[in-house]
Amino acid sequence: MNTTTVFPRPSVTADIALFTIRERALNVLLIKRGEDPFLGRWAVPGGFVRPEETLEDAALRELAEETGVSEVLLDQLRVFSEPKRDPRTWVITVAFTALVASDTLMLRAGTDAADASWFPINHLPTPLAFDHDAILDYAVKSLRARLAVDLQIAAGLLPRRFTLTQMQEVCETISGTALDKRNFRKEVLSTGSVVPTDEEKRGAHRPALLYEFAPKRTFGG
Amino acid sequence: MNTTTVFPRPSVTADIALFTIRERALNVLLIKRGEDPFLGRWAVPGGFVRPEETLEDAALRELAEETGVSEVLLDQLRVFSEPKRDPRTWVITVAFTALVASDTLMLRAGTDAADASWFPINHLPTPLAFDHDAILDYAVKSLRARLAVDLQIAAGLLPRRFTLTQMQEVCETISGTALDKRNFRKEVLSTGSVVPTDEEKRGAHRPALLYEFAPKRTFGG
DNA sequence: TAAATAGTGTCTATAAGACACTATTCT
DNA sequence: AGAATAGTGTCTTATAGACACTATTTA
Repeated sequence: MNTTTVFPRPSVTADIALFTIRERALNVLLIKRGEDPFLGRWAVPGGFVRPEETLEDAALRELAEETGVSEVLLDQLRVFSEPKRDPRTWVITVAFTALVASDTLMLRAGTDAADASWFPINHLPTPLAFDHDAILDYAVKSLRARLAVDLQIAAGLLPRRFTLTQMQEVCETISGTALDKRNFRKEVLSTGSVVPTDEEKRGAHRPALLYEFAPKRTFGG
Repeated sequence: MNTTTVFPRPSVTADIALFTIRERALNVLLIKRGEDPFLGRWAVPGGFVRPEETLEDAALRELAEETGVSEVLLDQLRVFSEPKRDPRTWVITVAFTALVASDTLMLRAGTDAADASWFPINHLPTPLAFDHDAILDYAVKSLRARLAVDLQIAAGLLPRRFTLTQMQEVCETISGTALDKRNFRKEVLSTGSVVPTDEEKRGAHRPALLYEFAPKRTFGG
């Protein structure tokens, strides 16, 4: 490594694929660009990282600024660094996925975004700005792969307390397959990571017990 | 997003945790720093990304420059972006893991590295430069986790053709557990991703059939 | 013929998957 | 009483793990 000064520096952004479940479909939040390049096209929220913060900080800050969403579960996906991914200049982006429960969302278009809206991932307003089609494609595959390994991923898409039927619907929506009710419950409860509460959800039918996730452990960080 | 120009830009590096198996232990390649900061400390190879390349390109180029190694299997780990991780200035790094077969390596200290050497991961010359202790810790955990899911990860640490005993030793070394020979062979061969060749390895004992990996598929990229 | 490593099968225990009815509440 | 959703167990099949001996080559 030589000294820093002789090397050109890229701009670095954090981009966030924010997912939720709406009407039994996996949805992603997009923002209509209010400026060039790609004026008028839809893009995932994101923005430039600042010298005093990490990229995770930047992702959370941009999400809050552009969408008003703050209670999210963030995961770093990977870096997208094709030199020409931004037509103007050299911009490297670090992509994140973020999950929110459908009932905790309150959208708010930020000052630098013309509009913000949810789109089912099967009905995206393609082509998106920059390489965001590729970012979303990667994000969805990654989300499915992680859910297949660990049902606890669904935690991010559920309210703090939820019924097992709600959790099953989330898992079915993401994986795109129907699950057996008894086997699903057996599996979820056997791990001990989902525990019953003393609360129930009532409706015009038999009340359902509410469950919540036991504190979580992940590797690394 | 506002225009690019008003935002300060970080330097961006690619750092590579290059692993191999030596004497039945997982080893990582380190380079002794020939300049400040951390002059004289050991660090993983890496360097600044250039405007005309991706970070994967940069990782491969730096590996080749600093170590002479070129036939590697690269995986993006994650970004390390603590603002103070480099004491001089703002440097974000994208960490990679890379795997090489122990017989394909030919080390060569680069012009900007005083020395290059393999270290067993249990005997690292800590503290390493920058946050490289944390990077290696993360890299090792990630490698173990990926191997537990997919034995094919071992491909990167084996020569093109190998005996099943060699492959078993690699898996045992990384996971740190002893494996049953018959069960291991049953599992490896059942997937169809490891196939026999018509070649064998001879010694002062019964010859062993050589195997190779069938072409690989990964998600995303 | 001894030393060294390769190669091979069965049995058991556990996990995963298919499958259908009863229970409770509200209107 | 009917509509709506919650909740519950068994059997079968597939997978994973424990376990020990024979085979082939070279020196």
